[in-house]
Amino acid sequence: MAPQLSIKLVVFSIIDDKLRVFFKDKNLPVGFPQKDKSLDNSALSILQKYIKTSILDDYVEQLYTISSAGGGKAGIAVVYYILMPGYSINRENKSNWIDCDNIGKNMSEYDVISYAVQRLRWKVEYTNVVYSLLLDEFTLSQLQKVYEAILGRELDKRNFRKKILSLGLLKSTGKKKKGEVARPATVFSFKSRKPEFVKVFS
Amino acid sequence: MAPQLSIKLVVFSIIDDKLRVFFKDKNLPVGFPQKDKSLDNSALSILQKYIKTSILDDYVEQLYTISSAGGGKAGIAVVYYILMPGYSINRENKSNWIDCDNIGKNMSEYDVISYAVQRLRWKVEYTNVVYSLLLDEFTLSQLQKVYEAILGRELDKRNFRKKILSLGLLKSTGKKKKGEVARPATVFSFKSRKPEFVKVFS
DNA sequence: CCAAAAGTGTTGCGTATACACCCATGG
DNA sequence: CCATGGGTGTATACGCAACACTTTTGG
Repeated sequence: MAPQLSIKLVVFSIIDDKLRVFFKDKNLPVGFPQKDKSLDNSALSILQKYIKTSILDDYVEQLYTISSAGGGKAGIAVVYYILMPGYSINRENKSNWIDCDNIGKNMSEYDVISYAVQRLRWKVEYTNVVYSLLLDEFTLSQLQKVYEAILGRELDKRNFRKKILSLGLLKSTGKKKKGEVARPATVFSFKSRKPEFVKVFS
Repeated sequence: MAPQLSIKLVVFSIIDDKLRVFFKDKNLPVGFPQKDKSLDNSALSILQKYIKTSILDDYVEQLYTISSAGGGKAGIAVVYYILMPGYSINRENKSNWIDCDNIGKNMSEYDVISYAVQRLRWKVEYTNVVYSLLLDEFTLSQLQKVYEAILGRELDKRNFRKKILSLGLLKSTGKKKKGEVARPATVFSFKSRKPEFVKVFS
């Protein structure tokens, strides 16, 4: 009897300036590999079953494969983590998104999520994949808040702008974000939305 | 029909100051998960089938799981990489250990090995797991050569010693390594041989 | 005494950090 | 005119890289 192989997803997004993970009925999304698809594509189609989104620009990466020698039959799960922009999510489903800071050690899947957060932190410090948590256009303050939510600490505005702009990853769209009771902010976008290695923070 | 799940190993060691990978009959070691064992332990027992070693202090980490939609039946392989000290290896089997610099793009498993080398580089830069490539006791020059073999570049002796000693990972054994026609070197060992995060190199 | 590897300090440079005020807009 | 968030510059500290000579040993 071959062990049952499943796919499990840790889906991250930034909503209301918090790093959140998607749960469905208190569980992470789970599914099975499909014969005619690669593992990565199977993960994507499981994602689509759980979360309706208009945008298909999410970042998908394997975390690891775990043999959960749990209760009944031996099971093996390939765990993925996925990044998607918060603004592309239906507001009605917001209660499914749990703030990572509120996931206690006694919650199921605590270990998996902690590890995923750790990997995510590393990823945003050493690559440009934050783009996958933002829509095409954004202000520097929005970008800074994304970093702060992931890293779990505040950043100095001036140093942040200096650093980010010096990396040359962004381009100004020329637009200004009006409509707020404040000075309008310059709107930026990423020059490239493909993963690259870049040292962003120490 | 559930897909067949296999385990594949990329075993690294430093022999003659070169980073090398173990091959058996031009293939990487392969095996299958065992029902009564975790994946990690299955990987370890496959390792023992291929390589007889007196020491069981190797570093084992999952690389990733790949669905090789290759020729016949769909197969899924969990790939591990393993680090073991060069001096614990039988000299007779040296021809099974291929210098990583000599693995061409057309060789089978080139992609897997490249990725494993990349992960290994990261790992030695940001953790203390080099210990797994060395025996308990070693000189600073030996340690430096291990780093040089993995990183693929030469390091300045003075800067290396300053950096490594400042990290506080090592302790002097008080011994001197005599027997060479040169000034005797201080013998060091790691304070801890458990994985920790430490920024070693930039 | 010679060859071989061990051991040892200083300086310059670039990057990271800390820090406070003025600006443009909508209400 | 006031509240809100956008935008800007400088001084200091720290870590990294470059670099050459003396010491100890075995043969």
